[in-house]
Amino acid sequence: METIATILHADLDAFYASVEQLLDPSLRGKPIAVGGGVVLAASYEARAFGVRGGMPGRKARELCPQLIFVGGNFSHYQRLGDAAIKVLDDFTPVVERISIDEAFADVAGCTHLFGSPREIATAIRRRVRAELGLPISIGVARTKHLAKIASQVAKPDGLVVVDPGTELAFLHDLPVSLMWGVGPATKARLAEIGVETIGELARTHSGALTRLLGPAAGEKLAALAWNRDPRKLETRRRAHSAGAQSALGQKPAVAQVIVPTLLHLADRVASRLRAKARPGRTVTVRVRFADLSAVTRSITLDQPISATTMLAEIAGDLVRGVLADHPREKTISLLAISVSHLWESAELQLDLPLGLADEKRRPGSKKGLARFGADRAIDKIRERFGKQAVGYGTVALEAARSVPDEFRELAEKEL
DNA sequence: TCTGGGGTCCTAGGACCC
DNA sequence: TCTGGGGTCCTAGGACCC
Repeated sequence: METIATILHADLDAFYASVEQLLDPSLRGKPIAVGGGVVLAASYEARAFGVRGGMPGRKARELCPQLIFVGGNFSHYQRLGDAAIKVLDDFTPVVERISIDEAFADVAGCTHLFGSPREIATAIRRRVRAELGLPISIGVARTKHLAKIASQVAKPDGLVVVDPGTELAFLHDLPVSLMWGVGPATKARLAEIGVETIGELARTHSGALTRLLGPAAGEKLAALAWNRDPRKLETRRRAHSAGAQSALGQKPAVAQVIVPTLLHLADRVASRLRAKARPGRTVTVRVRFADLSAVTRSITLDQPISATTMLAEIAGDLVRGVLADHPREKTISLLAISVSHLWESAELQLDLPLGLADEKRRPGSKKGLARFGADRAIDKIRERFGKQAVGYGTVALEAARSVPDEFRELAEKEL
């Protein structure tokens, strides 16, 4: 049976940094970092000095004294990321977007219109460069996993097509760290048994792999190492959870810190849930202590919720439980709230019932309806006047936020 | 010198039901 | 009554990805 490689993985190169260099030509060819306290993205010129995303700004400056920090034109990131995906959409409806700057596309159904996968990939790269001014790398292969690896190999600004006959020859010389699912921990474990390339992984006895990584991960990695990847593109998948977190520096674990922070986080999460009518049943909190160790607590309710104050109260109960179990911890460095088990209802706007869930959970409380009304009022004002128009203003989050809200929103997944 | 923020998936043990 | 097996849900933690 003859098969050809039709899966494309397209990935914009150093995306935020490239956008900044596009908008300000004086930055081109120079080492730049988007962000300030934390490096959100680094240009290739900066990466040559070892600067990486997620790195503290101070460390980045040490590595690269001439590094230029730029503020971040967040609305342009969203616009240009969307525009690049739209170019893919012009060729095929089978597009799975992974993030703001990355997507898979299957062109099996459109080669009769636009030519071979290689020709389509070339055309996509040319259009993104000509119309948007951005470099984009593309990998083409028979499987998602291999296409993704090919695009990594193609960077920066390249195209790599892996023909079916050459798959294992291409794959087996590469380091295991390029594989999807192999991070620092797995890489270190594999190194313990002398496995550093994908080929060495492929030749490793499955029993040894299972002992090392567990049955699921072991079998999955073994399959990927032989380019057996059964995953199809998923064009429309819904989010399974929504959350928000806030790094606090080093703060005392007291109500004056915890309550307003949780209210702020609950507001961020619950307003998103309400906007898409996707309340959720499971509430999870995460508390990180001074030494960066972290603990989670969760509870699954009978009814889904999306009311801000209800969520904040449940989160508060959970956090108090964590602190009660760790009485020696007096300082916290991060709080997070996440809601999962999201309601799958296709309804666009439920008018009432979400507030009523509160009543069910806490019989006798008469606050459910009133809270629902308050949420609705805030949502409506924000719809008309913007997010900053109204909120939980008592939130004394002087927290000079290390990451601007606009950046948070870019990372949010569509619910 | 202690890395931000938004997500997904897997594991393992316990509860509970059939 | 005791024992075994399978399935599902919940919780906590870990690893990973962008």
